[in-house]
Amino acid sequence: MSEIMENAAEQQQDINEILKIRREKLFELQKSGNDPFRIVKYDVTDRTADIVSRFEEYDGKRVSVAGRLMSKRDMGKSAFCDIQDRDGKIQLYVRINDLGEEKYASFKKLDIGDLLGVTGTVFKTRMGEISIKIDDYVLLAKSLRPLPEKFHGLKDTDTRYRQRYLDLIMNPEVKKTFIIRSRIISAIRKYMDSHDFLEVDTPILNTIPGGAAARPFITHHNTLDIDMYLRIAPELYLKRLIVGGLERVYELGRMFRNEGMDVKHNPEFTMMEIYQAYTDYHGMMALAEDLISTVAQEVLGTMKVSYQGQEIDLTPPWRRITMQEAVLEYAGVDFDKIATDEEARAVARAKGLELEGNPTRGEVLNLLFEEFAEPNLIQPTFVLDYPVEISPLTKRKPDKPELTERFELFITGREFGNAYSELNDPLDQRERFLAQVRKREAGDEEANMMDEDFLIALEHGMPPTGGLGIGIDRLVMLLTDSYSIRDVLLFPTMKPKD
RNA sequence: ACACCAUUAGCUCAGCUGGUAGAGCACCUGACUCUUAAUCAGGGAGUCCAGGGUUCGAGUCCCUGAUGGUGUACCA
Repeated sequence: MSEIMENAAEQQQDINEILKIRREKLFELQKSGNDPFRIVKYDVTDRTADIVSRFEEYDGKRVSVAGRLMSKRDMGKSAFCDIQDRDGKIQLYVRINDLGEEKYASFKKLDIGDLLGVTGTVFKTRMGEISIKIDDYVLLAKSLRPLPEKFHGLKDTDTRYRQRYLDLIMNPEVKKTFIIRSRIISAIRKYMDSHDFLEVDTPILNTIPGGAAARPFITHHNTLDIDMYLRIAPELYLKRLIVGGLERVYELGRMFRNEGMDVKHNPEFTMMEIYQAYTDYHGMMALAEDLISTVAQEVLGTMKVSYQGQEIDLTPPWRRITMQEAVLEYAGVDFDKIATDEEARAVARAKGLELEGNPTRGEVLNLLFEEFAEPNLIQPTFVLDYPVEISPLTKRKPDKPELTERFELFITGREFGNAYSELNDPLDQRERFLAQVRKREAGDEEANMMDEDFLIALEHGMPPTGGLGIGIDRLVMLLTDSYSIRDVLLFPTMKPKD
């Protein structure tokens, strides 16, 4: 007996009966020279989903499929089982006459959860179930632990997130969600590539985290002996690439923000940012609605989706409204009649808002928007023209310098995208950074840091550029009708369990 | 950060005003060659999340903590 097997045998002392029995079955196989873990490959000819969906082609054909044994209905000298592979399952019909006595006896010892390769003939049972009548099988891996229950599946959210593989095995709709996630991301890349954008990778380890208002994660580089930050946004790097003449770039990747967690936020999440030279935020609006509606059509076959009981129509064109119009419509406050910060604050207090610090007119406008308008923006809506105070990287509107050429996209009352006519005036950009630095010194940990290197890049000249960021996880939530961001992340961030 | 809820067999869950822990599935043994939540007979299986307290006695009551969920707050 090998050392490994001896150690494993010793460990059996204090383990549960079911685990003990399964380990013993494995040892028996190993002793008789049938160690499943020595098998390195199996020639799969077909997938269960294809056999089931195109039965006419497969009827009577010999096939080899591989997958996990999910259930057994043993009737003595014959048995029915279900085997599950990548995107489906199929019934196996096993008879002692077809398999032979010895092989049939070993088949009966298999456990639910074992991984098998089977060969046989496709047919339909008297009850109409598409099945494979097998005449050979190979145990490809032994499962030493029982699966969750077949009927109720796995429900416990803690186990589902920590042991996602069990969730994927037991809950087909979970698997489907992650397949759709993958297809959405493929469709996005295909769209971007076909529109002449270049996919790029910029640093995740930053020395100055920038491009968004958020607290970063801090880490340390040993050799350089400096603290570094995980990126909160790729924006400032991507704009350097626009300066460098790449003209159309995008990056789709993981961002990290050291903030609260809830149904819409995970500390690491996926975002796409797009920069296109020689266009502005109107160009980004056209791109956003075309991209998202095209992806929905391609992945789901429709632009009309249902999210948590709400019908959402992604068919372009989408509604466009300025922030000021939205505040007038939903809060009943007309900012044309408000000139000063004091007036704005008084109006906000009259609407029942509690104000911290001394927000400016523009900040109050945003507060009223978030409080009264945002939750009402169920159908896709572009909200235009944000106050300059909260938009440090955005061009001002030529006719209204207190506002910027910025929009955010709202669907189901949630933010899905954020876009600007990018600020390319290096002198104005320096002033905006300085204003951020002052906020930072006043205790705002989310305010931007000064980035001299970025300013030098802008001083070399950046063309007028449109930029757009889209939250990929939220888009996947919308298109898969998922309530929580954790349901679209394979491994959501979890606290260690003691 | 705060509030509420949950945590009992591998899984899904019962367990009443405190009295020595239960079911179904899964597992083991046996029967059964078209079943499909297969069926039938028998059997084994527990750190009742952890730690304190009250009590003759705690899964149950009280306190503290852990993890998860939801909501609010904070926040892109």
